Amino acid sequence: MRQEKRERHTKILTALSGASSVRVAELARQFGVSTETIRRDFDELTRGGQLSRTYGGAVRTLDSRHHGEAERQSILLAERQRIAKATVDEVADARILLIGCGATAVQVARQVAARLKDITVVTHSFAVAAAVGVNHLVEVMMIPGLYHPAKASTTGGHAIVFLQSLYADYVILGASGVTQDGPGDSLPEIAAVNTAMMSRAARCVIAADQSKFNLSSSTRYADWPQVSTFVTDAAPPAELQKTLESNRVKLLVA
Amino acid sequence: MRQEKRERHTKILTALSGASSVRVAELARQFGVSTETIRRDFDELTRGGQLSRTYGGAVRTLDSRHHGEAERQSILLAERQRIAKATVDEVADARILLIGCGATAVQVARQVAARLKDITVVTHSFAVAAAVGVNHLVEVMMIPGLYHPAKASTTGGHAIVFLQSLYADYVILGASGVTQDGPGDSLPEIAAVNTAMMSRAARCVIAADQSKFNLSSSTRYADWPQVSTFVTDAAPPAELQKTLESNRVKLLVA
DNA sequence: TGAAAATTGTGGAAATTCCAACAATTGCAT
DNA sequence: ATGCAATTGTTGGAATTTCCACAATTTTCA
Repeated sequence: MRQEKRERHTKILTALSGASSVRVAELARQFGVSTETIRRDFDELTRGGQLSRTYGGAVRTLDSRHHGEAERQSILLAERQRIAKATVDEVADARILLIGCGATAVQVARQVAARLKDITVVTHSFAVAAAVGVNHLVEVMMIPGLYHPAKASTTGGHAIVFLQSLYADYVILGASGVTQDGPGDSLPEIAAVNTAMMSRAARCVIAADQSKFNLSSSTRYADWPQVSTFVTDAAPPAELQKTLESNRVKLLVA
Repeated sequence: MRQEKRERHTKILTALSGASSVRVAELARQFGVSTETIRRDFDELTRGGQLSRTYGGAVRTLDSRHHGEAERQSILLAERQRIAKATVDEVADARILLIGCGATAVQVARQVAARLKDITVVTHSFAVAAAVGVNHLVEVMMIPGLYHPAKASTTGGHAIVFLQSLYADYVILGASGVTQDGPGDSLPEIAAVNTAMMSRAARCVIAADQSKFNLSSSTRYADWPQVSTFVTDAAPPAELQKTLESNRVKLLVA
């Protein structure tokens, strides 16, 4: 049965929520499958961003709930905040704002909550909704869809259909990789929603820190001609910068 | 020098806060010491409870504070869990399940994630979505709408319109008050969504602990004839029990 | 200073994991 | 039914880790 693989996957995740790490050999014995199968399961779940491998096993990827993540992100927190401020400056005249998901998007959401009012924010990210929600002068609209655990956001057909029926002044999106071809996300489901968002907004702002430069291990969700502004925290590589210019993308280095 | 060991220990912990796992060989190379030394460092830090070993490396021990937080959410946790278990028993044959918001609903969501599969859960609560989302065999559909900060859930016209277009086998709702007139919620926006949910499900299960009995400071969102089952943790007052009987509401005391 | 204690390095055998290629099996569609 | 694609098992060799005993070095303190 094809179902068995998915069952194993959830069992792995379940085991991982009860222990800080699991081992290939242990799970293979426990599930009655070969170690290679577990190894392959790990590969898939790694691609999905749900766990990360160790030698001989795997550990849960730290989601936002975990303390360590906050610490890890705090390394880039200052950069993200600078990026977020510049981004919000750029869209300060918006009345309807689409915001994607990701750590940078959350910082943008915080800035929006702190500085804007009389505005409607539409998002598919739980974290963004919660961050903007603290300001009662900002209306937050949640996009429907299938819940995506790795990113705590909604995806899929419902999300895309919902987006078709609305208009926004700006869309602000993060990226897990930015190449000369365009910005991308590691998860195809998220990339699809991003694409749909872009089609509904008059202008598009991409916000990503320098660590994303030339990271292509991701699904591209837009081409540069569709992007109005790219906000980052350091000068991009020459070729990328050239591509931006030739596509008339406004570059903001915060 | 004795200092070097402690330095290494802090460096190990630092490295561990920047990555989800570290490897013996890697650290040995990085610190310029033998792998045995790193191994012994790991042993000590493990005894101190600061990390836990994996084959070939180590990971940070999960912060028990985080787990405790959700548990500490209420003294009524045990009761809520009993109620949740009985509730899930009641809807175990469902293929599409609507779940409302609130602390009890979250416990139900946990039970669903732990025990059911091949099912679709539709909800407007962030917490419920996150709780069910850990099980990848359960599809979680998020309802759109205006974000309601107090309950971390969606409300309003978009939510209600969205609900009109779907069908569910069961709807499970909490309540902030349960009177002879019916279950109610303290927030009108939530009550409206609850009402809409009820109209789309074949059967309705209300789950509420005894502290909600005869609490009428709320907006009633349903009449008893619409309710199939009422799950609670103690025998309700005589009059309420009588009302349930006369409306053929199945009473479950967990 | 000198000896005990703590710390670290070394070396080799045993156990474990990884990887890649290939075979067997299962589910699904034409 | 037949063929294709996806999933899983198997195998063997290379690479890595572990474990243990013992030696070398440094620290402590009497």
